[in-house]
Amino acid sequence: MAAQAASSASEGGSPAAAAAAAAAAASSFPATSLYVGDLDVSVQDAQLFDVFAQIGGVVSVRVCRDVTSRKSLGYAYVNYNTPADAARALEMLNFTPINGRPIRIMYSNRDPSLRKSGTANIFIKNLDKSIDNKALYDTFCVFGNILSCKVATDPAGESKGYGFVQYERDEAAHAAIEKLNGMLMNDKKVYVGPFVRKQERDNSPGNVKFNNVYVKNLAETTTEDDLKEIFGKFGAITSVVVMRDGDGRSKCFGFVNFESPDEAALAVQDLNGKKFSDKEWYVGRAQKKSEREMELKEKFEKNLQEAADKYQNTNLYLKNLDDTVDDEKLRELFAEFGTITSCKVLCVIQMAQAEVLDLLLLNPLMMLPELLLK
DNA sequence: AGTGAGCGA
Repeated sequence: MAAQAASSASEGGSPAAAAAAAAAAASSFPATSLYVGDLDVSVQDAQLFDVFAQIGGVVSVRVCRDVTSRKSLGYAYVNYNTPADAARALEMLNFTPINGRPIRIMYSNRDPSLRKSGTANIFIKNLDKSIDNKALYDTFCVFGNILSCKVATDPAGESKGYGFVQYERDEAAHAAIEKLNGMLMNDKKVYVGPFVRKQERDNSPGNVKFNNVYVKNLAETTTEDDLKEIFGKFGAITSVVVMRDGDGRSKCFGFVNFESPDEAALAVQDLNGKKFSDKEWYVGRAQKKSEREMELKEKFEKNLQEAADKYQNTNLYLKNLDDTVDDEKLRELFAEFGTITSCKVLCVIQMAQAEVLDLLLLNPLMMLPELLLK
């Protein structure tokens, strides 16, 4: 099947190659440049070259890496001499495992708008375990040009029974949903529907009921009466407050409690992102203090982990320094060993806990010495 | 039941 597709592609006749070439022409990127994603971090340029050079004349191969840690970012670019070779590589090598992990190939497209729009992106569940990437691709490609497609798998490579297909065009996605939702695939009735991010699903109207609305980025002059007037048109309000400091100055956020959750939801939907007195309001469901703290903690831990990964093995921690050692002296001492990206002698600072939390959210690395001591 | 990741450092 793949071989047949490849031979017709080399004659320039395969539907996928034609569609890809059309896509390339439409968005003016060369159809010789491939994006290769889902790479195992151990995959290197040379190995990738060996795989792709089997198909045709490879101009260049590059695994993208983090600037500081040089760790693989899990994707690469492969450039071919001719669009025909690139099309053939896409058809023949897509989903080929390298170092145990199936690669995912797409045409390179520097414009991220199609990818992030999530339009024409569909979700498939209740897939039989025997359905792999290729089978999914073959089933769904009849509706239009596929940009990206994959069956979710566990680390061992076993199907998790669901997957994703992103088409180039909305029409293709609609047709696939229309024709395949509820159909049998390998004797299992599959669900095919639009892809909806988990977060958007959780927040979908009616999913979570709430009465209390949080509003931030208020102008300093905005009062409870202003909020009453603006929020009041969505329904009956039981309480409204603008939070203030000891001197009565607005902290520029507040809460509006509605009698009905439906009206609270309406207010959020309508007012979030609107501008008042030149300030763009954030309006959303009010979280409990514990919820908010949990969210901040997760955010912080994620930032910290990212920073730690990025600077893994590049950051030195020195202690027991003499008082006379300053930034300059440290830099002189270490300069001969390589390029120094930053160099700092720290002192002990006492701060309120809330301020520390804010600071750390911005700059997780500040925390590292403390964490190491724990 | 389970709703990714993602573009040339």
